[in-house]
Amino acid sequence: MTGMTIAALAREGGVGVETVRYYQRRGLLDEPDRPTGAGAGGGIRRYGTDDARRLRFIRSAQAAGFTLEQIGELLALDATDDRARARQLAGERIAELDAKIEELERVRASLRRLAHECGSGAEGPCPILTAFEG
Amino acid sequence: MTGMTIAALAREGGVGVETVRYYQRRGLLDEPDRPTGAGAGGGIRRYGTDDARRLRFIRSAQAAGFTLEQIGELLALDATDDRARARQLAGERIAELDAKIEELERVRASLRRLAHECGSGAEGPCPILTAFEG
DNA sequence: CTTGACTCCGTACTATGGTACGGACCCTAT
DNA sequence: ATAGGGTCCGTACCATAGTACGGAGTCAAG
Repeated sequence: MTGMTIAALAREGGVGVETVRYYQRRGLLDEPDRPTGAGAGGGIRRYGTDDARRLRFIRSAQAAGFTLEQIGELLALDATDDRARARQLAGERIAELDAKIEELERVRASLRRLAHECGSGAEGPCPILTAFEG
Repeated sequence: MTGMTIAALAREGGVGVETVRYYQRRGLLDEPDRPTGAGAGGGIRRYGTDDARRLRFIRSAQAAGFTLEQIGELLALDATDDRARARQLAGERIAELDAKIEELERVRASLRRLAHECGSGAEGPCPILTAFEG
């Protein structure tokens, strides 16, 4: 019998079985037909290299900070090869990253300053705390 | 009758009434006693400048990226004025920020490169998409 | 032909930070 | 005194990305 079981696919992709099933529910991964074997239910689904590739795609795009919804669109683009839309999504994500990085840097700078002030002079209330009281 | 209603407190803090109630459930804000007025239920709670200050503290600390759980600890520190612990929490948060910023910068750099490659040569599949296939 | 591991499926639960709803109650102004 | 708006409270719901559970079915090996 060719193809992986869901556990093998999950192992391949470095995720749990439940996560694969979750991606299926989200429409990011196919649910192959169950082989029409015995009684009522049917048999066990088998997965191929296509599914493994798709799963790797999902994990990589996720590492780049795309949400599962955006990844759904990226997977659709992957089928149609719409470069303009892909560039647009990448551009939007870059803009989000720019904003987020700038915000975190601002927060980090002010926390560093407060921690430094708190470390030097020992009199009075802690500036880290009083900074939040304004 | 002195003191604000919950709506006034919420307005003061720039949050919704439901959010104030949520913070109360989380133990971040006090629930003042209901005045023992009429029949069964009692009257309407009143809030003072202490509550408003506490609410501002929460919002400021939140803007600095602390979780509500961490803010709970910060509020406790605010009462005891434990500078060492405050510095420790700030240090931990700075380390988290360092890691997060670095990660986002890495992702941004690779997305920028991919978007650039996708924009130049027009032959073959989009590199933004193929980059996720490995 | 039974045991044990795995699969399938629906459903419920986790964490985080809220937001919304409905009914009862309170309070103030007209 | 009655209409309205605000408050109180429990509970349920939102998004995001999973994780867990229980029961039934399936499959391969001993």
